[in-house]
Amino acid sequence: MRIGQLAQQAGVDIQTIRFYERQGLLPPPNREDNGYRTYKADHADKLLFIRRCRSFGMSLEEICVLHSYQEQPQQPCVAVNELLDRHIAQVRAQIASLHALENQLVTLRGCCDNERQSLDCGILSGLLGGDKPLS
Amino acid sequence: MRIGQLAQQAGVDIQTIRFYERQGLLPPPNREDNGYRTYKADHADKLLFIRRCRSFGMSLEEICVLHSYQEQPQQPCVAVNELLDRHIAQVRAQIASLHALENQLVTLRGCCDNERQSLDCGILSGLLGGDKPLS
DNA sequence: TAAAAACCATGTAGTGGCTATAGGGTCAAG
DNA sequence: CTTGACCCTATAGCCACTACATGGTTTTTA
Repeated sequence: MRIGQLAQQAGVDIQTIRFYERQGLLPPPNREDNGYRTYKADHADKLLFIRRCRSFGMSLEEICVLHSYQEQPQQPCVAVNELLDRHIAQVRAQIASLHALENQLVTLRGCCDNERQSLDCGILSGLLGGDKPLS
Repeated sequence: MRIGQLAQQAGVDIQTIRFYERQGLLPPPNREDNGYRTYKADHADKLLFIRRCRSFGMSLEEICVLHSYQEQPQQPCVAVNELLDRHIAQVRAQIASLHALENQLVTLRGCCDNERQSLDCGILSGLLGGDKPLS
């Protein structure tokens, strides 16, 4: 299988595959005589694994770590659980800070009723001096 | 006021100030004979405005736009309101997608009880093949 | 007064996770 | 024999900074 086929199969840009290879996430495949990369099912699996992890918002580094766990099938998988727990905690922290941000933005939005001149706009003045200190 | 003072006052890195200048967010200040930048209160205000907007998660481009509204005090401020509304919508969309992600992650986390070998880890196999298609 | 520390300048590269572009080589069909 | 589809490498761009290299200037201290 050549790179274009693999890309289409996985729903990924060709460049992305080469990028993953450069980053060490995908092992370098064999080459045809003309230099074209040739992939096997193994590569497709690994690529899907990466994309699946990415869809979970994991960084390439986290994926590397997970991948290394895969390659040690005898080891206990506590580490995998911990990585995931950390990741979940991260996501929850993000949600919390976005909620706080949302509240601040809504408050700020309440400072203007849409029918003024910029000069009197409560939003712009809220952004300027801040009667109410934020964060 | 020199750049270091301004930076300390605003709680910003010196490099960041120069960066904002290069990006056109801060007007180029006067220079002393030795080439050092000298700032006035005006600059400090603008810098704080930028930081305040940034703390609201606005992009530098959005800040540029807001800034241009500031400079037209006679114009109606509907545009400011709209920009903010769009921004709030963005934040809410982010929160929603993070919530969905959280659910998926928690489900995935439930696939392993911490006491297996990597080989049998439900998380790793969930990431590999996906009995349950996601997103 | 001289050395040391603190400040300032520019320019460049790195972060993450791609995406896009430039400038080629290879291969099959019409 | 030309067109088009595919492949290759290398490089730059995105965002908002941050850090580093290298060198000049000012201020403080011994």
